[in-house]
Amino acid sequence: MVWLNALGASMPFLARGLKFGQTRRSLAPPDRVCSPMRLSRYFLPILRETPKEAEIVSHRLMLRAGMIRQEAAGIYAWLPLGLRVLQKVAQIVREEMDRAGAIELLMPTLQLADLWRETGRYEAYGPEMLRIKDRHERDLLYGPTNEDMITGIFRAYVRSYRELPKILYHIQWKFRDEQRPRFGVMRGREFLMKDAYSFDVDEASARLSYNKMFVAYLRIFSRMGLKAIPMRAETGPIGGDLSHEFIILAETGESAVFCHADVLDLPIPPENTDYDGDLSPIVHARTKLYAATGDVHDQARFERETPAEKRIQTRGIEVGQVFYFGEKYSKPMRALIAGPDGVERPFQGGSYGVGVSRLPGALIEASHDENGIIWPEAVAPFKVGLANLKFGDGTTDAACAAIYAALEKAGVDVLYDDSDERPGAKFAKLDLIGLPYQIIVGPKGLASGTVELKTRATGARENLAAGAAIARLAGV
RNA sequence: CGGGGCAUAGCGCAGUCUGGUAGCGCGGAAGUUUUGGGUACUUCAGGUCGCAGGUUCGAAUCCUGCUGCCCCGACCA
Repeated sequence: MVWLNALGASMPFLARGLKFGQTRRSLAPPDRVCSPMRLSRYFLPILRETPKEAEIVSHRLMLRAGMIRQEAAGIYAWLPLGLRVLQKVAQIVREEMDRAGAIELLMPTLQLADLWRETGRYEAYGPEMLRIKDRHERDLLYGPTNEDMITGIFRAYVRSYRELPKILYHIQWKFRDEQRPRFGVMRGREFLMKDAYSFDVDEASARLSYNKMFVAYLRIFSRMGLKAIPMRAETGPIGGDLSHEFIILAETGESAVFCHADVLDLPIPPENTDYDGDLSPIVHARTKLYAATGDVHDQARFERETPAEKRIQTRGIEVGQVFYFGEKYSKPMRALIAGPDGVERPFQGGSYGVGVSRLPGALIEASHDENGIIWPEAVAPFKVGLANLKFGDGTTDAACAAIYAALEKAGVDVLYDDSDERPGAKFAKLDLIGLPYQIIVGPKGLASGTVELKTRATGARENLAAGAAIARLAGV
């Protein structure tokens, strides 16, 4: 870590923006804490017209806002603005996984088929698996998931119950050769996913791990400004009650959902939640009320357990799933753990996924209007857009430059539109890309000593002195 | 994987039926104009008409094959 400290010392701007709760390791993938940008130097290909292939609103807006570009069916390049959002989403997931005690690693995208033959999944998996041969004619595959590989890693090193429990996770690209990719990044073939895997010595312990992930998921989606509801899901051959899909409600969602209205208003576990304590009350409060997706929905039970005025029937988007699968992989792969009694048994496993690259799309489905995207602050690519309504005018240029510098100094991510476009075009563009705040600087306002601060979500505008606007944005 | 459709300039489209020297809007460049919600005008640049065969004096247009993409359904994070 010496080199990292040296780097931090020689590059003070890296450390400057560190806020409470951010560790140095969180600098790892998105190594920016604040990086303001001038539009004239940025790469933001806004589309005025909608490409015809985009049917749903999030796909349309992501293309128009220059966030993504399709390279093939279900395969996208993430352009700078989109990448910022993707990284913010990933970072929230990372922080909450770490908080819950999970350990990050990184497994490769390509896997040897032999691993999958051990569990019988190489044959069982259909054409959705992308199969590749290398120059030695060895069978490889582009991983659609990593249970087999993580089990292989785990069994190579861990033999004793004393090293359990453990939860390992990574955030990596996956590939599933969907018959019909659609909805932009919401159902791509290539997708970025956080998948965690828990290792426990018995079922009781596995349930504790399950609860940790369950609670972490509540926090993850809440931090992104989403109301994600855990819903009962198919548990497969294992049975039991330990599988939930996390669904956000959106009219345009892919699946029908049914739930008790009160699940929407349950409190989110706080940041200082003790993950080693008893989490079952939190989980129980969520799971005792009816909530199910269409495929496991039981109308009679729904009506029995939920008063008519509390019944919600709408549509939703799955953004995560938690699943306990016991010995499904550890048994065939002989990943054995010696218990306190000296007897070796397969570990009890679970897996926990979050659709990272799907979330930007889901977030837009949940938060937009006729003018464009409305980003929740936690995942916004920039916090504020600064519009110079008369670029080239000495007074407005100077005012904008001063505001830009002040925001940068305060650690506020700002995108400065320093183009010479007309005001209307700038307003439309800022509304489209959905930054939470806009500072609008023009000659008229400056004549009376004010700039305009607009809140994207509400449309509220306020005229105030530049210093006051900066203070507002630099505050909480 | 069943059903339907599309492929012409960076994007959105017309032209295909009825074969004859490839067009419109937006966007881009230059300029004039305008200046608080996508300003108006002038000029310019930009296309192997998805690919490969075939028919024909001549193919974006007709025929055959292929590829890519989209929509509905089944399936899925």
